[in-house]
Amino acid sequence: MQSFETYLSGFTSLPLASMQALLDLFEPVAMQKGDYLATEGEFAKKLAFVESGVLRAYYRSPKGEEFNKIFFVNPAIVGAYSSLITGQQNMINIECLTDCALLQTNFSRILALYEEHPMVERLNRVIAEDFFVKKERREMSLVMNDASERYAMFQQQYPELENQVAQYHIASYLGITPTQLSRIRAKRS
Amino acid sequence: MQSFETYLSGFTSLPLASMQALLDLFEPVAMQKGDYLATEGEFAKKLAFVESGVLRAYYRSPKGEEFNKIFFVNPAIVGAYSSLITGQQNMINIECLTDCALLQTNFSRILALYEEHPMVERLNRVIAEDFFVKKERREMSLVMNDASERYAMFQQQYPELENQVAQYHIASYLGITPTQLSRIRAKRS
DNA sequence: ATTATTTCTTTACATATGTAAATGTTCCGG
DNA sequence: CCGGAACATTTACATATGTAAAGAAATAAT
Repeated sequence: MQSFETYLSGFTSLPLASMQALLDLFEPVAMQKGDYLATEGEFAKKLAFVESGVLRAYYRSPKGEEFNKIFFVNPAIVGAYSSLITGQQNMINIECLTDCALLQTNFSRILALYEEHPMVERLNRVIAEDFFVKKERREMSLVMNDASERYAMFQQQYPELENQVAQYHIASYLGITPTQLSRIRAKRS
Repeated sequence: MQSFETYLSGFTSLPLASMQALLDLFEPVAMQKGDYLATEGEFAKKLAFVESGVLRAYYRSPKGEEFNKIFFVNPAIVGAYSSLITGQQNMINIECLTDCALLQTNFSRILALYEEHPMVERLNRVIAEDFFVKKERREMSLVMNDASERYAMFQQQYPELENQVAQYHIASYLGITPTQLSRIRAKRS
């Protein structure tokens, strides 16, 4: 497992005091399979780091169909990011697919550090940009690659995940039905 | 046409001096159909506001196929955003599909305003967040809606565009072939 | 262990979309 | 005005994917 501190250090270097002040905001939380970190309609408050376990973020269409948007595994920051930064109503759901160990805080507590620790604000900006770039990549792959190629990319990106979550969750992430995923898998042997 | 100043004011209010300092950075540029504002491989520098005309941003796959990512019409900010903020090599191309009137600047000149005009930095953050949220919406629609629905959404979002750009550009934006777009259009009558 | 439930695969058929080629249309330069 | 080039539509066929239902396999509950 990669530690939160190591993960953060990968983005930009922080003064020791700032790093400590930031880490102090987070407390360990044990969540169970099926628990939610965020649900649509509310105003998001929590931000967390994934130490272990698997979570998924998903949209729901007006007809009630679920569409998996992304999976979270260590090391990753998880939260209803759009809602946190805009203050608007949250549109995504974040659910634990396994028992999870998180480090969690209230996003507003991070904002409160900006005055005293400007480098925390910079870290936040860098992370936001990283999110943006990753989102752009996913958008590209949704448009340029067919389901079979996206499946191969998924396997590369989340090597361990295939054995830990239901096939239909992976299918939903790929934008296809479980039936079609089965066919793609069958063709691979 | 919506003015740049009005457009910016919609995001967050700026002190008069800061707004003026920001606006002063931009100079009018007339571009012709076929001109490029950004090309893949380079390190992006320019940021611009669209006063009139139409531009497209597109990716290119390894095989050379083009995939339209987004169109820009007044009022909109246009630029190779990911490359500008990360300083990494640019991956998208931005081409004028018609003659265009832009207000253009070097992105680094905006960064240089941050010290003296902190509200300009905040404006930038708000704009970045807006980009993020819009990208999330597009990602949702790519996953949740079929081509016919996306076509209807396109018509709503860009009411004037259908008569101004080639059908195959619209098809590429929708993620389908011109053939399929023709069929969808035919079914509508 | 045995059953019940959930998940996965398979099958058959329907639909959406792609490819390639032919045909129509529009638009622009001479 | 004409002729060519770019663009749009249509056609025929191939492929990818969806839907629905059945069967198989894995997992959980008793």
